[in-house]
Amino acid sequence: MNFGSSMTDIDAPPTLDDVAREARVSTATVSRCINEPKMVSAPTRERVQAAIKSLGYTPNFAARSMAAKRTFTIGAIIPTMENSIFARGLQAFQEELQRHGYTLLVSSSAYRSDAEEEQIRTLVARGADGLLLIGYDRDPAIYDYLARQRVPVLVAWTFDDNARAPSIGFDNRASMRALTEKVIKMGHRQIAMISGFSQQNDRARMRILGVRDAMAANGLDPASLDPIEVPYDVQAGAEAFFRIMEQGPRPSIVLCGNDVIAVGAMRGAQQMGLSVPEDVSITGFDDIEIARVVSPELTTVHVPHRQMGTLAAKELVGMIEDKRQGVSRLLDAKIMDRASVSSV
Amino acid sequence: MNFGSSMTDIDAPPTLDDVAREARVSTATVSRCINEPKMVSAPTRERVQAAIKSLGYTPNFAARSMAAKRTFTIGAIIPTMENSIFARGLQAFQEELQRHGYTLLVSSSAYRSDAEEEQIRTLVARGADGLLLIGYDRDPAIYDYLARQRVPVLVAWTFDDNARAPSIGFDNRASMRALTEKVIKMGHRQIAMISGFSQQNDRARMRILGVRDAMAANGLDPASLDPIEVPYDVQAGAEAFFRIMEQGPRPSIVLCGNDVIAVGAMRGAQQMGLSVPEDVSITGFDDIEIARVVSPELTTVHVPHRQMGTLAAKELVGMIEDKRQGVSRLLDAKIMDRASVSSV
DNA sequence: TTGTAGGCGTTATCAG
DNA sequence: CTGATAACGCCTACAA
Repeated sequence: MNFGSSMTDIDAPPTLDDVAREARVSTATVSRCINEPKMVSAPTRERVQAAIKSLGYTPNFAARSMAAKRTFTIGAIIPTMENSIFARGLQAFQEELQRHGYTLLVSSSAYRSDAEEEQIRTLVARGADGLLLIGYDRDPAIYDYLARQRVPVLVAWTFDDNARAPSIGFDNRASMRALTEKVIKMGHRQIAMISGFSQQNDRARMRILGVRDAMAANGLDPASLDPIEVPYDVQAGAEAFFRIMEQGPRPSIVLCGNDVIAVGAMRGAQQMGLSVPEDVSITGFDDIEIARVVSPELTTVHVPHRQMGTLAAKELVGMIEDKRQGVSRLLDAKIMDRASVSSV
Repeated sequence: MNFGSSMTDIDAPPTLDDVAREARVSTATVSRCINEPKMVSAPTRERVQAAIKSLGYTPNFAARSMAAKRTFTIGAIIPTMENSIFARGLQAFQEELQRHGYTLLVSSSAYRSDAEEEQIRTLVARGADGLLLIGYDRDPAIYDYLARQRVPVLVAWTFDDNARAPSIGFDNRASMRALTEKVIKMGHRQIAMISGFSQQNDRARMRILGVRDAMAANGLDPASLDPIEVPYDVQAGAEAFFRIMEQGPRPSIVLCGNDVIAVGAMRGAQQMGLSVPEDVSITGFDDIEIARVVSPELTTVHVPHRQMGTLAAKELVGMIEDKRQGVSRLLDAKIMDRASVSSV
């Protein structure tokens, strides 16, 4: 019984108008049925819903956001998708967002601040209702721009109460300091470090400072620490490890800026025939899955990925819907004492 | 010299109108400057560009896509972001897209087909110019919907010339068959398998069939293979490995549906005090970074992640811009012979 | 080369 | 509770 259908036109997605005509009501009523169902009487509502279903109608997003000046979209820019550093947190972020009716748009900047800036503008132009950014190191002009555009921004993976935007994160510096103090107490005094690039990356910078804090507090010379900075990938970690072990006095421990680098260092050690932790201890940071997959399992700092993601989503949604300043929140990062470090 | 500025209004992002007024031209001219610069004379173009810069103008995305019926946005739905299975390919996809002026929207379905369906509708409603999907197993009604909406779709991570959508990928079945034949030639005849869930997942299903193909071709009974199906995560891989080793005759090799499971199996072996590959061989699939980080390094099937991503982007953009059917393309996946398999 | 004006699909205000 | 109708910001024939 398909012929004789009253389809208005050949093609093109159905619009509000089509639904209104089919249900014999005005477009306003259809719109209400979708957005404020309780403002419509039951009988008409049913008629409209039937029409919607029979036409296979889906609201046009662009039109909707233009009229409502809301997109129910939140943008997130992460430094990388290549490894899973941000994946778990982002997953939780997105799940919580969805619970509130928001959609997440993700893009990755490949740790390049110019790319990040461009992506911020793109997301804003797309009408993102709010933005999640990683770390607070970026051109102040960007914060100005965002403020002018009145786009709420939340920073994660770091914590700084005085920054231009509220943050949900942990204390990179204190965490790294705690880890370092622990290994110093275990007897390590020859300390080397492989860090991510610290420019435009407060997390990396703070972790270096944390190591120095611990050294200074324990009678070691913080200036003697000369971190090698490398990209966050396994290969780079391995190469940096070679360099460290081949030049000058060998350290008893190599602290790494994150787990990916640490895993690289472990591979490097293995390739050099060094065993971990007997010949050299190694630590990471983040506690991503890979940390428990290598052997020996990696001693590292556990970052509360999911909690951070969930709280960030809640806070950002709150900022958007209540039009209020966000409030920063400091989460705990705890040391995971595993097998890649031994006493000396 | 900031006071006395001629800002029209207190606030609100500047619009085309504002720019036009500032540059003393019509809105049409401003629009052209942005979209078809060569249609505008040099002097006016400069005036307009100056106005754009001084006002900090960014085109409003919703308005633009509503008027142009194009969004320059492409949606991709991947099964998971939690591990890096799809990350490298997606990164390449996005880089190539960017080169063509498109923005990528990613969402993850958590391997749930209902979630995927909802996300497809969301992306379409948002006006995605095209879609990238992983694998071809899904409700035919979805393909109908997409066809009706005239949204170009490309499938990746698999290859099937007869499917409802063109695909850029590799042959999961043949690859797994090749791997299996290889280990059979090395003497393995007691074969076990840990697979991902094969329902609604053609990749997983084809990999199982590939194993059976090889068995049948080499005088082994394909029906004797009884794959355990588990979620794609390390823990699940380890548990499945326990089950396999504890019940019935021990296999000499455990073929895994992907690297994540394989790494789980390796952990399981380690926890049982079994050494790989001396006591049991293990293989993976995908060749993600983790495969070379575990020890022994994992024998696996290398998937051409980046190539697949790049080609998929090119093809999809072509489909969109030339309004043509896409053409499928079969890529090579090659066996990476590493240390987790030994002859028996 | 540039300007005019209609329309894209919704939402929201204001009457009825 | 429901219906007109004016925005929303931009693109694109069509005209000049």
